[in-house]
Amino acid sequence: MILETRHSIAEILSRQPLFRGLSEVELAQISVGCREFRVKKNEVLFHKGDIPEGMHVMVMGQIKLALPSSQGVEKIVHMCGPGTTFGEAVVFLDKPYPVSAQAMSESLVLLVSKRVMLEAMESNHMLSRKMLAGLSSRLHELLGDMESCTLRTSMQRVVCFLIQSGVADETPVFDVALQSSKQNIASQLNLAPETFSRVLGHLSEKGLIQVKGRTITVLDRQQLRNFTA
Amino acid sequence: MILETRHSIAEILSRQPLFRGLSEVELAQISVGCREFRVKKNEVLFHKGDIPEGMHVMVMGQIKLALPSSQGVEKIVHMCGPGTTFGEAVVFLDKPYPVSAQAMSESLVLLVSKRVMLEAMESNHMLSRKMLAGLSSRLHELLGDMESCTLRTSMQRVVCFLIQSGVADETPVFDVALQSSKQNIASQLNLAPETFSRVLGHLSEKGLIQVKGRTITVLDRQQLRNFTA
DNA sequence: TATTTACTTTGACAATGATCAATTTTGCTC
DNA sequence: GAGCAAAATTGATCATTGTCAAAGTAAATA
Repeated sequence: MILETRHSIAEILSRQPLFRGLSEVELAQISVGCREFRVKKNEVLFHKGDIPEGMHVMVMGQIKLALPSSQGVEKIVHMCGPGTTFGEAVVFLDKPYPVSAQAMSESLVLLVSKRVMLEAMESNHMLSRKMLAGLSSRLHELLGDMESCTLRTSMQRVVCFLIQSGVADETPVFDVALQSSKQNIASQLNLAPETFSRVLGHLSEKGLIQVKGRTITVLDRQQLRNFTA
Repeated sequence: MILETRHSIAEILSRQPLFRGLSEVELAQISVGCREFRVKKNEVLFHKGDIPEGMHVMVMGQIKLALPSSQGVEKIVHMCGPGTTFGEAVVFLDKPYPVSAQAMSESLVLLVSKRVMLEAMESNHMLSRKMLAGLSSRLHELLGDMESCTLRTSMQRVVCFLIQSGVADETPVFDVALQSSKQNIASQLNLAPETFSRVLGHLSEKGLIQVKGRTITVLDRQQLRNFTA
């Protein structure tokens, strides 16, 4: 029974980008240090300040990482989706979680113990490389968010968000499907929900976008980009 | 002559925390991939958007990492001091620099090429571990800054800054020696210099601190911590 | 030491974006 | 599909913080 479970965990791991390419032995060793968490919508996986046991691998669902504040407000720093990891940094630091994690939908998460991760990286340099690349990406992403929060107006932040959310090519018209509620997006952009709504309204009035529920259609990419007033 | 230089570079490297404990052979190999930069005060080492060649090691001086904005304003994200590294992330990503680097004082910096760093890490797992720890620390630090910028008022930011800059123990009275100009500190706290000045003025009025040039004396740690209005 | 330049402080004012409150819309459960 | 709860919108108001301008202070350079 337990073997069965471990086996399936190893199989799940093998399908995660981070662990792809590992040998069966390595996967088996890592799976021994795994715990499976099935969390329901709105359930909290850990709070800011909790003592971390390891790194998390998202198998299914959606989890938000947020900074809580005294008055119940919170700032969402990252949304985690399937195939990604979070809490990598705590493996290498002896510090409490700097953020809280809460499920936005029913999710399946694996917790890989610090020790097992460290051992696996010691014997497999490719894994180290991937962890380094992952941390580096998060760092750059966070710097981008910092830039957004500190140097841009609410309008500029929304415009940037829409442009970046679109396909990479230069088609002038494209759809942006919001992957969560508008209040969540607003929090990520460090805006009050009301402000986000108003900015979208303003852009609609100008004929630059069209909002229909959680789908925003950008009508003119170039004009939108040049629009900051 | 060149050998002499390489030799001295290897020696310099051996004194940097990141490379401490490496063998002479390893140090020699890394030093081959190093370039030495002596930059004068205010000189720009690289701009945001430049193509990175490797990671930087600060041997001497002080360098600021900042996000430039269109109107000449900038947001300082980090101050680098001797014995630290910066630009680690670019070794693992094929992306331009997300920040600019400018010397605040005459500085000596080593640039270690990506390739050499990657090779060194492949053969020395301890180096990988240190890089992972370094990136993790930066990530946590940046999250802390994010928290500051998004969830705290100007007053709270300054108070936090003073508390964190002080010695770790609980002595009620302590000095904070600003390691750079007040406008720089203000930029790091995401405040206009004028606002920073006013907040310090307000705290002085209340008898919680005493400002004398670049030295701020905290007169009552506990009272300062509890002061948010 | 003189002189210029950069930094800091102070005041008056403006504006961006938050908050509060009320309404409408959407989505979910039974 | 009815009823309820959560989310989104809209309007009015307010507070915090940034901007501009001027004066004062410190520091760097000749």
